[in-house]
Amino acid sequence: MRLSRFFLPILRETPKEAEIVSHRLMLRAGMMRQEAAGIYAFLPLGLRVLRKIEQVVREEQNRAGAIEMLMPTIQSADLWRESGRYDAYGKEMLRIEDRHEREMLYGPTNEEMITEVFRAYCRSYKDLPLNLYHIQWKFRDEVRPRFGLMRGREFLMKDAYSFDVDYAGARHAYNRMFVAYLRTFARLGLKSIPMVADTGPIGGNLSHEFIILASTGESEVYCHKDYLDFPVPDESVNFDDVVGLQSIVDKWTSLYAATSEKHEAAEFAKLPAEKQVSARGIEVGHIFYFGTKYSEPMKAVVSGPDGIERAVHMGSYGIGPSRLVAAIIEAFHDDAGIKWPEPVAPFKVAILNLKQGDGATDAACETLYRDLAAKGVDALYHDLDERPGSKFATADLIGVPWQVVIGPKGLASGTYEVKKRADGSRETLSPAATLDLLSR
RNA sequence: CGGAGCAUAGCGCAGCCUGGUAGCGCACCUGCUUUGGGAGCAGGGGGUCGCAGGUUCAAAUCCUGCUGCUCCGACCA
Repeated sequence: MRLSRFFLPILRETPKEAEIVSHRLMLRAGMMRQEAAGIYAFLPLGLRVLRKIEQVVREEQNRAGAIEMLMPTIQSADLWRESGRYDAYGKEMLRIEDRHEREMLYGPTNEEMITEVFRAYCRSYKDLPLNLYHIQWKFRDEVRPRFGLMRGREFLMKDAYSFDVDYAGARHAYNRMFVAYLRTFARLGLKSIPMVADTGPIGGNLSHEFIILASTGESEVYCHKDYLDFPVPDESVNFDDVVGLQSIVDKWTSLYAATSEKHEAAEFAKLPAEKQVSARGIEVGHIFYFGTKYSEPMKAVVSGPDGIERAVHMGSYGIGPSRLVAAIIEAFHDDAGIKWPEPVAPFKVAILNLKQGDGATDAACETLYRDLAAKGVDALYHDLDERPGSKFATADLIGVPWQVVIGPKGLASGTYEVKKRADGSRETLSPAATLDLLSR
């Protein structure tokens, strides 16, 4: 992408409403724009990151055996009356009325709807196990939206729902998602720690929050230090291996880890002092097993081998891709701007032409840009007539992992300077070596 | 929902107390000079001062009401 043909409204100063670093940087880097309290438009740069995150989430859900579908944002109130949550959910739910004065709502979650879909088609234990998910916008009318995307009212959520014939099956479904989450966050460059969680208004009795540590985190969390170095299962993990998955989950739940709601100071105090981690955390995923809480009232039942109908055991599993955009920035930034982990970066490379209009530099940039494109490398070519300092600042701000600096000075010796945004290290490389390094 | 603020050009702000030509920096446009860490000079464009009432010869400024947004708290994926 040529910057001259892209839409990247960089702000040099920070809008005053932005308090936390991810919010500030997203506004400054031209990633999003606030349209109302807690409601944001994604601008092109922000959307690129959101899509990358979404794709990683999708791939890992699919790998774990979940099947993607797409449910609507608007739901009928009747569905929620069946589960009893229409009244229970309170003012967080945005209630709307259509032209026929039917009561509708903008979905804050989809347990009711997915249960309705399930019961319409599935009658036999032979239809199980089943895990359906979608990635869709949700709305929760928070009393006080804040921190930009971190705590918006409208947010993108991946929510998966599992259906099993009994607890054992549901437990395995839960473990699949547990492991899928470990892998998902690791691929996004994050160290996530599963913590025993409060089940909240959704209910149930088996639940973990996946937390990443960040000094700006919303809640206080406590865990054993060893979690930070636990190995994450690689892609060879067999999601059908019941015993194998259980052992991974057992390992990842063997040590102390809890959010403040579930924190037990006495237990925590038993850890050796040097193993006690007390930090701020950001919740980026949440998984629940809630049994027959919805299947019973909504009559989602299947016949077992014995011919007897039983309500299915369910679980739900959420990840907030839009929140992750902010969470990743909280984890990876410095004073100059964002430092995207490569898997979610909006572009892999930024080409900085230090002397736009100069025949030799223009030609070198064009060649590199074309060669990278030919290798399938997504590059942003800064081809505007700006001064070098301004181009450096922009590149640092938007956080592209690699910067290739091309100017008369280097070209005199036939070289480019390649800077790695993550650690600021620089190398002077030949064009061929540059291409080789960046197309790996 | 309790408490506290803010609202003046795209962004950051001054002006308000003490009513009288709407300003500054950045950004934007034109020209020239510049070009390895947010350039310099010169010229220029852009505003129903959040909205609605009221007071006054005169309101960004004083008064009343409303709306939007932010922060702290309670709540929360």
